[in-house]
Amino acid sequence: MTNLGYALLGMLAYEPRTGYDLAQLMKQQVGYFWSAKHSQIYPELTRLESEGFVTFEVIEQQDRPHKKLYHITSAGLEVLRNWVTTPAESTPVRDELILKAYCIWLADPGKAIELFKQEELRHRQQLAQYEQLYIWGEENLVKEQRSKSSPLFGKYLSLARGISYEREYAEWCRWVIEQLEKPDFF
Amino acid sequence: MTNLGYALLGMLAYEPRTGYDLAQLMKQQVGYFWSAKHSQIYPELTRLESEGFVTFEVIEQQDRPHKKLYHITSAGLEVLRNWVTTPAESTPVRDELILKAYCIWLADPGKAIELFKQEELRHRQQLAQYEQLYIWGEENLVKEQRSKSSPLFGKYLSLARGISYEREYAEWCRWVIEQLEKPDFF
DNA sequence: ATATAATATGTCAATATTTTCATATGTAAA
DNA sequence: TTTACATATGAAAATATTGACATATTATAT
Repeated sequence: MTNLGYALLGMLAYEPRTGYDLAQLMKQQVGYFWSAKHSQIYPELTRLESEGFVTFEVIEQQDRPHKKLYHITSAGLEVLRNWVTTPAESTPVRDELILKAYCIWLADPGKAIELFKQEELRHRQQLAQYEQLYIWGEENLVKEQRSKSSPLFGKYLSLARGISYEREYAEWCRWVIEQLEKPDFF
Repeated sequence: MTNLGYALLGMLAYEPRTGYDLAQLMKQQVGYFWSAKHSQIYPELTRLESEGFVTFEVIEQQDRPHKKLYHITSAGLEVLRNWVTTPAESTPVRDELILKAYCIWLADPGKAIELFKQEELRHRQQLAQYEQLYIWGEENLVKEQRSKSSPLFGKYLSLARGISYEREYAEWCRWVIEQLEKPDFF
């Protein structure tokens, strides 16, 4: 099993979804911890199906093209459950903006400030979006007595990380801008 | 030019290094923003050399095998400088631990606590290492009047991010453990 | 003596991931 | 009316990345 496979199973464990849904989810709601393009997702779903970890039903629609709704099977739940608490290998990080920060001494400070202002905005917007999702999720988790076996519990934990990640990132951008605005001697 | 190419040029802009040095650096000091294995680094250096962005000199050693010390060229500095302030495409994130958190509702809370305790430790250790590097770097940057065109400036900015990233990560792990230790009803 | 680790560079096969092309439906905008 | 966009799935080519194999030197530990 690949990490992408576990990621898809993890999302399908919440509720049945189509390949398109999964791709959208990765672009929006879970992008802070996993992402993949549709061209990688569709073949992976086919593979998961051939191994019996998911099944699908074709849904005909009037307005739109037909779709394949994927469900996780008990075999899929089983492998997912086994994987969840095994030690994670730290996935390598590649962050272009921090690499740019590392090289910023070569750049014109004015242009650098522009770059980091754009990035700060991007992360603040993402932060606001995650905060909305979080508020909604927390209310519902309380209704379920904060059960650790409720699917909402996983969303709650990971979303909390998405929020603190985006906040930390935005604040670092702001701090970088401050450093760039300071005069060399002070 | 690839992102890996820029990463290598960025590191070589600080000082000449061997492929081995660059691989070590990615494993340790710059791992929070870029990483690559030696099997990817050596061919990329060859490519950079063929395009005139780096040159190398062979250094014979008594104790150890010979090595190739790579230097960035003025052409290399030029492309790097142009790239630094162009908008960054957000590099996709893939974080296995957060994915596991997302699926944690399927797991035994006791096992989950173990997992997050290990991860918290890992990030606290990395944090301590980065903090040491930061203290050293900051002292030296002050000596250079906090010049924004000093190579230390880039290290300072990026290392600050490494530190806040690891701290935020460790604190999230701690918070997750607290959530897992809470009784379902309270 | 022998094994292991660190230094040092490289190739090659296997995976993982992205980009591009292809197709189809219906809606909204220019 | 043609263009763009959102929904929906898929194949194929091109890149990026990892893991395994290969080799050589010296120091250190067993």
